[in-house]
Amino acid sequence: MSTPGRVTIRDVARRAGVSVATVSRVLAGGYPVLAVTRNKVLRAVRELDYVPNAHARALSAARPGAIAIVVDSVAMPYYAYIAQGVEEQAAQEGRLSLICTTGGDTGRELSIVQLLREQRAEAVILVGSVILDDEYRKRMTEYAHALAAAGSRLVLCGRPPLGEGVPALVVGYDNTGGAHAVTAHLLSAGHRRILYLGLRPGHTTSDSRVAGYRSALAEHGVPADPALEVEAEFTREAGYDAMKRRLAEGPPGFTAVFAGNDLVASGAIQALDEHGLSVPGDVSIVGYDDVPPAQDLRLTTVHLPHDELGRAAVRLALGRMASSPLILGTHIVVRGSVRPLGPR
Amino acid sequence: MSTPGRVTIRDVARRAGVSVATVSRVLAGGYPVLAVTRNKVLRAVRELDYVPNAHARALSAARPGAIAIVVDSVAMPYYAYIAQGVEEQAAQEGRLSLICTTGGDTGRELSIVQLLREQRAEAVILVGSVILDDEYRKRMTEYAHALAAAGSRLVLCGRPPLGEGVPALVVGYDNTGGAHAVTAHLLSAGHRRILYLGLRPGHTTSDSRVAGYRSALAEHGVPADPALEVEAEFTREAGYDAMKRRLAEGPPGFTAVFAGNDLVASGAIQALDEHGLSVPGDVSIVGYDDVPPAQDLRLTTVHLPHDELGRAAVRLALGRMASSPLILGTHIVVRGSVRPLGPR
DNA sequence: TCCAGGCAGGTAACCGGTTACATGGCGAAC
DNA sequence: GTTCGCCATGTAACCGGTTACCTGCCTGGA
Repeated sequence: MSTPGRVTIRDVARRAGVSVATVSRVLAGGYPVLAVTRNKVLRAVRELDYVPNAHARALSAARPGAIAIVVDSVAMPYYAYIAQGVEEQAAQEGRLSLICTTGGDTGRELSIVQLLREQRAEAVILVGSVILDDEYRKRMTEYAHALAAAGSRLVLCGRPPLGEGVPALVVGYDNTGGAHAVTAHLLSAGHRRILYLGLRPGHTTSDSRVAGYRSALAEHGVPADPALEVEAEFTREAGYDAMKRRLAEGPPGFTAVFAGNDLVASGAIQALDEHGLSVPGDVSIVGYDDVPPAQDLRLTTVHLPHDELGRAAVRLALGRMASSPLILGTHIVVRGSVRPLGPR
Repeated sequence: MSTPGRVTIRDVARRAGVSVATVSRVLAGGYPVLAVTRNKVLRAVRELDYVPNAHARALSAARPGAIAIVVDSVAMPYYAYIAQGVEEQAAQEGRLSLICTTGGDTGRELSIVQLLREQRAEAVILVGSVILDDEYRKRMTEYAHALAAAGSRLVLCGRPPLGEGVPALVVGYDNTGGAHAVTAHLLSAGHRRILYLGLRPGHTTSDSRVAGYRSALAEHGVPADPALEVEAEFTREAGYDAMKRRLAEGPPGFTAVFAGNDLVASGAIQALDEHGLSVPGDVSIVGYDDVPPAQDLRLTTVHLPHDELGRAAVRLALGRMASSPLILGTHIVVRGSVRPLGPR
């Protein structure tokens, strides 16, 4: 009690009048020990407030490591939901799971990965879209090799594969398909001037959504118009600002909006509202992700199986599934934010 | 490479032709080593893909432990925001932080606490309101002593203190004050029949909000009416269901709603909407917490400094602040969900 | 020329567990 | 009455680092 945390297995052994091996056996269980001896040990443990040291334990006996998920921020529902899936599957597999946040800071990401591999985490799951440049490729390849050297598996979620020799598993969504479907939904409601809000060149998630958007337009014979593709980060604030700026430039010139994700949609709706344009009365809008704001805003959006993604990442990491890269399907959720356009 | 994660400091020493002590010194830094020797060591490290074992390291050298925050679910914005504050402050203090989720399961909570104390976490931060019964008190007291015995600090967030001899720090919000203020806001807008949606007897957070609600009514000479206090858990679904049921029973009998938190408000608004009642046209509503749905719903609510709570918890745990229990203030955020009632 | 002192680097004890192997005691079988 | 063998328990090596202490060498001053 005077020096907390300093009670060792030897103290317990001395107090109980047995050897350290016996104490260890009593605590581990599954080993024949006389009831009398067991009780002496357990009493000593209680009296001394003994807590085994996990580091010492991990050092000698190889036990399953933890499963860690690394995300930008847990305050973004997209990440939170995936983390939840990871937690559930990890618990089911008898593993402990941890969530680590980087705040989008590469330096922090690096020190977290460093620490996780020193901890010999069983798996490290990196989530989130990124700008796919050489620097990124190089960094991920280094992570992959370093983690592999430490005996940890690396799973990338929602990120493109790294290439042949790199030891990294991959799982993601079919962004192009979802974007195609939701754009087609707007087109079949009669919309032709559809604003894409969320352009981010080089950004993998956005790029694949844009690709889906463009291919749907092309299929319906609607020419792509660069003026209808507007840049915006995937946050509420960015959606608001971008829409605000756009509306300030002059008449909208669009009847519908495809927002890069639900947060962007949420910001855009507020901007439209402040400009006196109602949804879906004046402007139809669809989002992407199907995270909480979507429900409150009655937003038609693309549902992503976040939970499933997290679970799949864990199963991949533990070798329960073979196929990587694994692409999960999505589907549209129709709520009330799209209004059919009458024939002109 | 053949047996991953099995490269030890002795392998590196052998390869570099030096002793283990030298390798350790090179890696630790801050010790005079000839440049030639250092380079030999660093080359060997690179060639062998050596990763120091964090457990072995922690075993010999006492270094700062991690700071862990334990919450029900990271998918609830309330928890996510607090976790974010913890992360930020921990990073600032040069500590790693981890988020662990229990899914509201006491068994999982227990095994997480168990693991964290074995890991010798520097601090364990438990967040969230609870049913305050003897079983809970006993469990927390046990955690507190067990963690103290392992040398970890325990911080309770948004939970009542445990009593004198129990080694636990406490930080929370002034729920009663916030509830009083927001109820007074409705009263001064002319509302007299105010439904409280979120009763949960024994539940500490709800209880203190109800207390603030009742005291505000009393101050304005409005008699408390048990029929206006409705039970609901603090989720969107519960808010929806409770309001749905209430409306099915007959005419509302209230002109305003004080929802236990923003999620409940969000559910209630949907139920009102489906019943043909608009907000704030027909019914005024206020929430609590000021988490994301509040902004989209233009909800008048009570802002909680989640970020500050997380930061305060870390500072308390690290002994940077003395005062515990620490109560953080709150303030109303007026948006558009309350309509003044004209005189009848 | 000899010795003190400083510095790079090695040796080995130690952190706190787990577990292979050794030991002693006792009952069963001969 | 031996001997065999099993069972409960003890002894000590080991996991992979850190670090106190020691050694050997080189330099500088008397």
